[in-house]
Amino acid sequence: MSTMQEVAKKAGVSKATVSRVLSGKGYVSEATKDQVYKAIEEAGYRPNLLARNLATNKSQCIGLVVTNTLYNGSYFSGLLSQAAQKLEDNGRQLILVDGKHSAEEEQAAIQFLLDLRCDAIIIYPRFLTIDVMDDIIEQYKQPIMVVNRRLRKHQSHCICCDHKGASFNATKYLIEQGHRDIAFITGSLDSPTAIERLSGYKEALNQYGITPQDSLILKGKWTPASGAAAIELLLSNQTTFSAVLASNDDMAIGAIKTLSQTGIAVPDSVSVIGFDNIPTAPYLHPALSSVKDPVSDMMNEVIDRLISMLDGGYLSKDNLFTSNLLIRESVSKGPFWGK
Amino acid sequence: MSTMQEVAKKAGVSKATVSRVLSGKGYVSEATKDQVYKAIEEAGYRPNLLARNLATNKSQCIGLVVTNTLYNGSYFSGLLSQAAQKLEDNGRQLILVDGKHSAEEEQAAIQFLLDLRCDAIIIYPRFLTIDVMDDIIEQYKQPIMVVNRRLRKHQSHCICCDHKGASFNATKYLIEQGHRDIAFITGSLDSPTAIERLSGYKEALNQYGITPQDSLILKGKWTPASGAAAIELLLSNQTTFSAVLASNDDMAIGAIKTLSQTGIAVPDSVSVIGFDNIPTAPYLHPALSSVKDPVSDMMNEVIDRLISMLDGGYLSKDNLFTSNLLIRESVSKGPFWGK
DNA sequence: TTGTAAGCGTTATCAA
DNA sequence: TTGATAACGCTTACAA
Repeated sequence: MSTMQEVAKKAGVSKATVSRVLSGKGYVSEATKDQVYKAIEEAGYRPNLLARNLATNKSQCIGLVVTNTLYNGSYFSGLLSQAAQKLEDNGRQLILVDGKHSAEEEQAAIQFLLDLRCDAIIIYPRFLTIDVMDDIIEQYKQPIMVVNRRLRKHQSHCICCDHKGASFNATKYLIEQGHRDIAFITGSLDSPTAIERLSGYKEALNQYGITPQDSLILKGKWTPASGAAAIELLLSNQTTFSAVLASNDDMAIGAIKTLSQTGIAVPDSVSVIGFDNIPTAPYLHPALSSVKDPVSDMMNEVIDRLISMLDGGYLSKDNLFTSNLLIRESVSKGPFWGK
Repeated sequence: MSTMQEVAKKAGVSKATVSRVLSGKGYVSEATKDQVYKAIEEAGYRPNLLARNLATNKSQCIGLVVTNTLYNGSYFSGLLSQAAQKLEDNGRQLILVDGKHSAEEEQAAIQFLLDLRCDAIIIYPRFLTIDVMDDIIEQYKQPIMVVNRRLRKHQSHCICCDHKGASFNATKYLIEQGHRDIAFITGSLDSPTAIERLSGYKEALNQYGITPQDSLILKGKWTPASGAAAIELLLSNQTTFSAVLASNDDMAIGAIKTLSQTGIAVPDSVSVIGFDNIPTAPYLHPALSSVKDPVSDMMNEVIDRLISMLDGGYLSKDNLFTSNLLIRESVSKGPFWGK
């Protein structure tokens, strides 16, 4: 692969001039410009991004850390391409790094991106605690944004949404439909999102004078299989229920599958609602209703802020994000299908 | 961020020694090692990967080019995380770049990875023609592998599978079940995979003395919506059919949705088979049967070859891949569900 | 076992 | 309008 030096030689100019032509900065006569372009063409020259990044101390890359349990599924894929597109429109590249299955690995992923000298980092955390993230943000000068967690110290560096409220509303909706025995399938309980959704459910029940029943609260793991297992448990215990609220669509799908196989009509005998509203949701099962999760909105917001910060020059971190936590209220119920 | 120089100073040694400690190459006494480690700790030092990559002319990164229409969906996501994991187990990172919606953009994606000095590149092409790819492979010294296309010149640089045969077998299966009016929903016809699947269908019909009917061949676009539209067209034309073979699961799902809404029982009145066997397939619809697509096997194979090449040292490109095209015969039919 | 110094391919600051 | 030349932070002969 030819270097800038070779191009310079071919064009009969210096490296510096070639660099100027390429960057468009500084004055270069039209004549030499032409020569340089011709030389570039001839040499099949391509700039070495590593060298450029090293020299400029910029990479034009934004890192994203996500655990693969999240991006390995229909939930995250749309988000990903949307984020990548948005960044590219701004002349940047998205680098995705797997946060894997532990806080340590999530941290390692962040470190890797830092080591790569990414211009900024977006974290969609799964295991990392708020305190650790607050520390990390303090430690590095690269802007780091956290999605879907409420940080304590650096509130301007995070964006999250009201999972509890969304869950509350979904439960309320079911109650208003006349349901009183509403089963709830939780997500993995080491996830704040799962906790918030559970508490929204409980709060709604309480508010309507219904005592939450332990027997109606099933521990799931976000997977269709765990949703199916939850329903099986319910049935084998002969617990009465007329509605199911699952903490995500995947579990709702698993739940519906088991119900259908057992000959229980959805939604005629049992109503099922999930969360996240994954893109294929409308096709997944005619009886699945879902509460939208605004991750894609959040991601857009994060990228906007990041870009305006990076492009905006030397804004101080603390002043940049004047708006507070972005809370979105987002319960959009899909229709019950198939009647 | 502190540099190696600073660490060296702190430890009272030279940069070179620090480098040796870090890389584990060359002799360093235990005593100085300890000092260096202490200094690293104290300084909170982290190596600058850009600088290292520039110096070594290696990035430990493997690039993957995929069009977002592919990775934005349940089809590719599993594959992605699997590939990333496999590479990481080998101390490498996967960089995913969007091939977008045209041959030019796919080429640009490849260029970007080349410019980043990725150690190797994997292309899952959508628009790029075989000839262009053959040219590119010739042009660069980085190993470039192509998945799901049969190259002309550099057969050792590609891995593909027998879509036609799989489609043939699926059609044959339906015929053997007694179906004669089998509708076929194609994928986008600018895709070789779509063409191959269509020709497998036709060939099977011909072999069993059934003349392919134009009215039974519907043009789809890989999306659930286009699958649904295809069935609507069929119904509005009052074309007779007792089975549907859709060129991928997404379209099959769309097809099933329309059939169900119209009150046509699947699979009692109409059998539906899709392709690709996406992970959620078993949960998508009880009546969906699917033919497995071996992409994940192919991807594994590609990575294995790439790694063995990169690690193996100075093997010449031409001699490395002694095995020929990897053709996998892979028709694993799921059971018809729900009876 | 360690240090010196020459790269790696750019950018960017000065002079000219 | 251009050319030297010093960074950028690391690796790696080659010497010592």
